Amino acid sequence: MVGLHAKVEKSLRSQGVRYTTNRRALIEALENTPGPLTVEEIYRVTEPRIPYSSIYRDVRVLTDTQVLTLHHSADRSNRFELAEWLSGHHHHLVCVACMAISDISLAPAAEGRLSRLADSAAAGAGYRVTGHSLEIEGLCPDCDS
Amino acid sequence: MVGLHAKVEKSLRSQGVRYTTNRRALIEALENTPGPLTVEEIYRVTEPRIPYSSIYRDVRVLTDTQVLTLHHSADRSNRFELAEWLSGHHHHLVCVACMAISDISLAPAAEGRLSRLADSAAAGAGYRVTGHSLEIEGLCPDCDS
DNA sequence: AACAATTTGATAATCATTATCATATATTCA
DNA sequence: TGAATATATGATAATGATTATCAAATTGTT
Repeated sequence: MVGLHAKVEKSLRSQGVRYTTNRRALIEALENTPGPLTVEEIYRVTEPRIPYSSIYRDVRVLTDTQVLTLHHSADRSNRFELAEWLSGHHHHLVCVACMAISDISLAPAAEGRLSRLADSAAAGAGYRVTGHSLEIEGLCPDCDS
Repeated sequence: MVGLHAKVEKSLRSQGVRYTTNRRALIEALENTPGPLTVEEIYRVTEPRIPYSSIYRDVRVLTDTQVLTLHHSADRSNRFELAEWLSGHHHHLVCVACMAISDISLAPAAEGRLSRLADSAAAGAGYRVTGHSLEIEGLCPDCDS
């Protein structure tokens, strides 16, 4: 089993992009959280501090190189997370009260049903499906009590 | 069968908000398109022209009053659409090539499977589910040829 | 070591969005 | 109907998040 950083480095190298200390720190920050992070959250979590200009540049570079993906949350903020080829296919649980987002994986059987369902719905519209993503809204355990 | 505008007006009135000519024009613009629109697209589509300051204010008012909902597309733009209590429950098809978004409804049986699947996945995480939304990515008929 | 390429961080510029406010329009009620 | 009151409009300024710039630093290469 190859480690996350090795995978990222290999992918970046093949695209002529260096895997620097700053970029490694971003990946580590995202690796250690249950859901996507904003630029500001990355800024607060990394140690030592990385200037905003560098974080903005790096999340963009990492998104352009398919290492990260961008998500938008209901509070209108932009959040980044590891691309699925690094973190595994997953969906999102969004708390409608506190807006927290957490990753969730479906059981294989459920994932299979979801894929077939998406395929047949899209086929009706003439689309060739390349992926899907389910967002489940609800009250998280904290906000529900 | 009550018309769309009557529903919107009633809802807004009950919240002390007026259903003006500008706001009606926004609703009409959104009613006549297959997917969500950006502020700029609304600006171009409405006749006579409504200034940006008014469109921005109105989409915000209409979103705050639950008449519209905000969506984010992969090209990082914000798009507005009629809330589901006005347009009906639906999901989105996103073309990964041209970024167009169109609404899609699932067959009742498929929608039922999706709901159950979302419920049981979320239950495992202690969430109480209030809704769900599926985004299907693929190539639209135009981009696929 | 010398050279070339890329990255960094400070700062300035840009762009989408929101706030301000005087004027206009609609609603209420005496 | 006609004040009086409340809300909406549109021009403009202000804000905030993101991107661009560029000299200095770092990394990779001959």
